[in-house]
Amino acid sequence: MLDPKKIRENFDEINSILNKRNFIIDKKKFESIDNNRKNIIADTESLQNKKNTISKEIGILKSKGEETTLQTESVEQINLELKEKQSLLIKAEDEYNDFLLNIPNILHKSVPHGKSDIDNKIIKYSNDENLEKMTKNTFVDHSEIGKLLNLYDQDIAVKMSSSRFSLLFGSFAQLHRALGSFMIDEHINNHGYTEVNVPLIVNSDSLLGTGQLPKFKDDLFELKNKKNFFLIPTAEVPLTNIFQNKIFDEDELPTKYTSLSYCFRSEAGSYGKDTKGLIRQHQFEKVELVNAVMPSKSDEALDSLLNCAEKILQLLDLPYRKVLLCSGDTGFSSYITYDLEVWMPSQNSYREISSCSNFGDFQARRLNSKYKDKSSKKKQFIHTLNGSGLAVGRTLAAIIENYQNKDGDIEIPDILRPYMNNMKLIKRY
RNA sequence: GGAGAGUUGGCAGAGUGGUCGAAUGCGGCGGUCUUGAAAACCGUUGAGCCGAAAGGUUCCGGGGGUUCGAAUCCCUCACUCUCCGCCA
Repeated sequence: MLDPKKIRENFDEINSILNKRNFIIDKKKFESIDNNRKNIIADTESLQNKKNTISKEIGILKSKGEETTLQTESVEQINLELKEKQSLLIKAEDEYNDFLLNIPNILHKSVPHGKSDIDNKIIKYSNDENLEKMTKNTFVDHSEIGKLLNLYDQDIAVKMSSSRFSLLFGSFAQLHRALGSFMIDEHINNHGYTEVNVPLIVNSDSLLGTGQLPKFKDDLFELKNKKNFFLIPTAEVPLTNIFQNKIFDEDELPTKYTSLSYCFRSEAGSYGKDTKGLIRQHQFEKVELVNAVMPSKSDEALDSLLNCAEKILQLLDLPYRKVLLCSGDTGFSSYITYDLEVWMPSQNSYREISSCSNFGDFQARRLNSKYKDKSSKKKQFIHTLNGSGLAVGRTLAAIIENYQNKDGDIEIPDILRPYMNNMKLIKRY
């Protein structure tokens, strides 16, 4: 949520930033909603003031044993008016909140202007040499290799569940599990993260706090039997909600959490895309990194977060590139987002494997997460960040494809061997 | 699943219909004293919203009700604790 005060005071500036992401605040509508709310608050409060004053008077009169009929009647009259005003106020507040909750975040000044992913700015490539070497091989899609090796199956999953689910068997399942452990270990051992095991079901308030609701309900799985329950689309939601309604001391910041969790996404609107393999599943595992930081530190925190995610790709020696998302491709809640994209030989393209964002105070405002400033002693909103470090299913796919040798065997990356009983190869036969 | 007890400010803990945003203690902050610190003493110390300010208003787990007036009474939901049962 943006600061309503800032919208009032710097309307044109904010609106022109939002225009870059193809969003326009209707100025007249905002002003009317804003003023309407203020007026009704003023009216309601003055009625309440009258009511309180007279009620106190009644208390005093009664203690003296004096007559109070006149006062009682006048409060009764006020109560009638008040009731009317209060129902108007509820409506006005709802309208106000709804309006604000549907405005996306402003953008960092370095976010490039653009409509869609084609306008994203490529920051760097990991190593072109490696890519060249890899592309000489004959590549088979990871799901094809998997089927060939009897380690991957989509057909059974469709029968027991639906499309966009799959099963991993044997070494694939083990490698998948190894990847999750390896990533988490890297973050907790070398980057100062605290591991958290989180609920996979959250309520709507949490999703409102991180920004998935109210706008993106269709992307979520909502539980039918119990009201107000949703499967998490990412561990960002539970991890960031650790900070809800919290006031940090300065020395508690930064707080850095990581979690290996399942994620559930409905993938509404992606029909026909990535129907094969592990790229786009309803259920997948992801290692998530979340930071709560002082506002002045969020730019550097994003760099450090990105480095943590990149480090995983480097340790796995996977070819990747780093991309700065353009205004039109940057997510609703994000202030600035970098994606890491891994090379997928079968698709002859780079695919997103991590997305790292600085949210500024956008989420903190929704979550009511503050810190107490030591010098000014004031409570201010913190900044929140998150990133994938990495998406486990996609990493598995990338390894299967990039580490396939000419015989069709899959080499296990050195760093994962300790997690795989020192297995070196997943053999074709 | 059954029976009972709770939920009050950073924490502990009073308050059972009127001047209570809330006693008291601890903690925090500021000061006196001290070479410095501790102790002692004095003062101060919740948050949101409206307002330029003065000030007003709301908040005692959430929601609703009774009343001129609710932290206090009633209903309801959530959570916590104790006992019993069941269970990974």
